[in-house]
Amino acid sequence: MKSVALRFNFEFNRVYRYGKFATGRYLSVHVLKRREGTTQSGYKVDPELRRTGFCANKKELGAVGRNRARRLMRESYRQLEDKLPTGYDYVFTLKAKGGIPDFHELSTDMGKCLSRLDLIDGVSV
RNA sequence: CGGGCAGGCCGAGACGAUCGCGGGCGCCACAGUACGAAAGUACGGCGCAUGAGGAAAGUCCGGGCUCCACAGGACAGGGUGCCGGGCAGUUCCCGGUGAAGGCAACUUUAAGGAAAGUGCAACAGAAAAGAAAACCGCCCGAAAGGGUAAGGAUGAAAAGGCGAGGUAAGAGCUCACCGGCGGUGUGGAGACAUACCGGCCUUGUAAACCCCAUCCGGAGCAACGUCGUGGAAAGGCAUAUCGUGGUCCGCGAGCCUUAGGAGACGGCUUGAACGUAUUAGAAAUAUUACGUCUAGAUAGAUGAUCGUCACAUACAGAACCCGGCUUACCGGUCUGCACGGAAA
RNA sequence: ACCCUUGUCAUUCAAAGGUAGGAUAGCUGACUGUUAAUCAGAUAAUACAGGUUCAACUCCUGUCGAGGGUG
Repeated sequence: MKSVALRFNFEFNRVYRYGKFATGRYLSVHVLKRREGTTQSGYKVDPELRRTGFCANKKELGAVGRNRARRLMRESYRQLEDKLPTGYDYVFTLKAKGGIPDFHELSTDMGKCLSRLDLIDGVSV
């Protein structure tokens, strides 16, 4: 087990406020390196863990569209997961203007964003 | 054949391969982590079957379930409103009656009471509600004035309609028919239908107040129940122990209880369930028999790639659970009916 | 997921069954050497769809949108 989901609003806010971000054509990525001893529900978070959150705007997409967006982003993340460093919190947000993109376009877009943040080698994507 | 009417069924397009996700069951402890001497257990590994809808939606009704409140009655407030049946129950469903629309099939219908009472009916119009009223008209009259509701004019609506008699002119003033009201008879379970008789009969609005009949306690799974570490809260115990201190009080630590914020677990899926047959019924529906188990997540599980077929793929995602209603929707398909045309 | 409130000119408030009305902003004209202020004028709205009524912003029903609350 390498990844676990972000749960609470303050965790997302922490990533948005203190983390770095990059914006692509279809999505934006926020990343924060967790400090030592970060807790979740009273328990210490394993520093070898990656934590992720996948977001979509409720005003632009219905429940079906949001599920679709999360699935596409989760699948893209799954293929890139082993190359990403551990101990970080990631938040991916889909920009739904103009509809939900194709999987391949979304996947390459995610790779570009992550390489721009120097978290991944841009060559392999 | 054409354009219609009504009803039913299906609907993440289907199949295969590789990787991946949720809960369930079985096996494993071989690999990794933790506790263990080990066995084993948790996170795990492997395998198997399984995994969103007809509307899951809107939250408009009705329930189940949970907590709170509760002697009994009345008022207030709110819902419903033709008749009969169905249902756990309903603002639902089925059948019927009346009314409106359509050539028809058929559709729509909050459809009790206006003679219990109150209100309102703008503008226009003589008059908008006590059988009241006279602007034009008609008649009588020299005039003043009177008679008159047929006709005109106003209006959404003008005091039953229409024809004949009658008259100075007219008028239910009289009569036939029609409409309405009341009574009686007949048919029907009833709403009602129909026949006869009667007197001559004051509009609309109750989705205005109201009257009559009938029903209704409140909140909602973020309900509610159990547990609740570190740190923080309240009360008590004991100073027997430790720290501070020469000693006591005190303070801190300690022990117990309460409460319970974060959080965890339960509630969480077998139910007025579904399928097939049978019997009763005009139908909704009900009875009986057999069979089936069919998501339970907790930031929220169905995706990606490739191949073949089809190529148009809509609306759209369970969140405590059911029964209805309403709304959104690419299409496919089946059944029945009426009208028009053609042919026989 | 559940519960509640609300919808009228571009903005902000009225009208509560009978001609949708102000104020601000914008437009046109007048006044002025010019602008402001002032005066006059026109434009502009009942979220949408049905129903009740002679007549609906108002009453009833259903959609759509906006806002808020509950861990």
